[in-house]
Amino acid sequence: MSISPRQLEERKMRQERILAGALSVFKSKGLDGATMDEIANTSGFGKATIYYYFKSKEDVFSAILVDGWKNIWESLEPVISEDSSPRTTFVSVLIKIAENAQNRPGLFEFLFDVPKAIKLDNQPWKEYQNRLYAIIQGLLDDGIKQNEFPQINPKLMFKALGGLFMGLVFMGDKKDPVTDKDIESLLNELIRDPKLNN
Amino acid sequence: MSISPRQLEERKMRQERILAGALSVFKSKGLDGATMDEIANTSGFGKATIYYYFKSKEDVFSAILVDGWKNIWESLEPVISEDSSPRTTFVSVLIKIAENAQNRPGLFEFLFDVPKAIKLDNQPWKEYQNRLYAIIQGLLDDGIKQNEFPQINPKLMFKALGGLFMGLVFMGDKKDPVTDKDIESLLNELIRDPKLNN
DNA sequence: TTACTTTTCGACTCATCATTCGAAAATATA
DNA sequence: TATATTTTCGAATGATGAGTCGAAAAGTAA
Repeated sequence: MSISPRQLEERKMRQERILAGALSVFKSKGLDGATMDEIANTSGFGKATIYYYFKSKEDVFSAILVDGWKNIWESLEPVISEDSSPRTTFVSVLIKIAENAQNRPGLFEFLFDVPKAIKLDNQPWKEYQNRLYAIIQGLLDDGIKQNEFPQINPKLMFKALGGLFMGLVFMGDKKDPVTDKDIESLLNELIRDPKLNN
Repeated sequence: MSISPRQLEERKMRQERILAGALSVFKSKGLDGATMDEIANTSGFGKATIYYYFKSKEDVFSAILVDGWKNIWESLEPVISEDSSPRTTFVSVLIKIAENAQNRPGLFEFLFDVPKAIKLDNQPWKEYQNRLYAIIQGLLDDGIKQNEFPQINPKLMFKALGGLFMGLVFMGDKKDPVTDKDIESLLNELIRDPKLNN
């Protein structure tokens, strides 16, 4: 007999506890500023115990991001494989991401914002990130071709909508979360569908 | 006799040389990743010499940002005090910033992008940054009130335009710089002036 | 209870810098 | 030229913090 299912589960819970503590430390201090001692204290373990569960500080950092992106991606897949017009799918994707972000606000801000400044050899989460960006860019490309969006350089459109979307999602206070309708109406207000002329 | 004007000027040039070297190091390694040794080598001085001109690594970092923002601000002031409609002034401000960015691309990307992740006690450049953001936000507020922009939450508009603008400016390759017309036409295409109905 | 595995941890090691020192070179001044 | 000031720098200093060690506690199984 080696390891019972319960043991495995407990182990995973401890890992998650560590990651939660680490997230809060990373968010306030950054990757370099965070110390393993502080992560250990915050998550309620001794320093050496952290190393029992993770190989290195960077490993902890990585795990947070990979975990987070994996979740996003799983919730996104059904929406993407839906077979609708680019603009419709686009809106659904944004709404789905916003939902995710609402569930774990601290995490998602981190996911999208923080890792820009980071210099690591392995950035396994980048793969998810790039895949998502590629999808969105593709939807914009197609949407513009099909005249569902204004005729603008798609890459620019991407940047603009990126800023807009981040603003929308991370601005929504906890009390006043962003609704599906918010996203849809904002997008329709700001980025007109040329085929409708209201 | 203490210090001749030429001496002062040379001193300033040496400081600038250091800042230029430091910028390139900070850009590739970040504030924490950069070492004084590397900054010294890159800028062609001995390490101790850097300390002759600057109090600390953070001081070097700060100086880069304060310098940069001071320049932006000086070039911006005349445009802002111009007395035109919010939308017009808004466009002029963006154009002026884009011009600045074109002159020293490396610097401006740093100015707008990097310091988000930084944790320093004194962030004197923040004052400039906030002043600029306040101006822009004010222009948007007024523009929306005067119905020169779509009726959208001004803070959201700010975020969206922020993303758009960054994309525009920092995307423009050196070969194919962004022109005034680019900015103006893009803005007019994407963000309609409700008073014109084309 | 006893033997075995998993988990926990504080103290230690070791490398990496930021910063300082003190002396020398270069330059200015008389 | 002789003296004073400014500039330069490599070598020490000291702090910090990532990662390791070895032992003990806690849990499991018989």
